[in-house]
Amino acid sequence: MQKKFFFRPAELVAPDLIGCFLIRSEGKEKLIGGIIVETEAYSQVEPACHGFRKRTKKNETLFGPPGHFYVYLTYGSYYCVNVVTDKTNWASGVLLRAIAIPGENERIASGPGLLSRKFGINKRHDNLPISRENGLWLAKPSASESMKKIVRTTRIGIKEAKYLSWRWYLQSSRSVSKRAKGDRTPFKKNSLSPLTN
DNA sequence: TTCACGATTCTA
DNA sequence: AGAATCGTGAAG
Repeated sequence: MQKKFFFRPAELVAPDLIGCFLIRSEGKEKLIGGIIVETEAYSQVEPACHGFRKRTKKNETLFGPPGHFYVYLTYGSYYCVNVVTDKTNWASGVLLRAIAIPGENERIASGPGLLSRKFGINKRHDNLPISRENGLWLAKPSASESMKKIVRTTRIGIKEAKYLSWRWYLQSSRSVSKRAKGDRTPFKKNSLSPLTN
């Protein structure tokens, strides 16, 4: 994934991340990877963004250079992972909300907290550059994967700026955390994710 | 020092 | 629909 990819507004990067791979390798230990099927964009122009009010120690990473991970703890129990975007000194990022892992239960990483848990992401990854050397990185989607239909809808779990349609997901994937109103694609329980979504 | 609050998940 | 859970920041 080229550096330039992240130097764009979050709402442009977010849909482009759908279909990309997130890959984690723990030293020479086992490799885990999957297809990103759901993302949300956040930018300091709107009140739902962590960087909307002021720059603090907690949200500092979001203001930092694009191409890094921004990880925070939510509700005391779960980590959420973002990709920092746009430009330095400008808070914006893309929240990774769901990933389909081929061969695994299709709901195992379906939600930002579950995703981070499955990939072993925690505070140690906060402010870490996105690179293979750091054991957590992104790779471009296959040509066929990038052809799939993407749904654009409103973000969830927030109180502010509900009017923005800054959530995107892969329509055909059953690993999406929550579907838009009117999207009747069924969820199956206890079935495995396919090689492609 | 105290208090209220989540970019969530699980259970009923 | 409601609870669990805890780091952070604002208030006192």
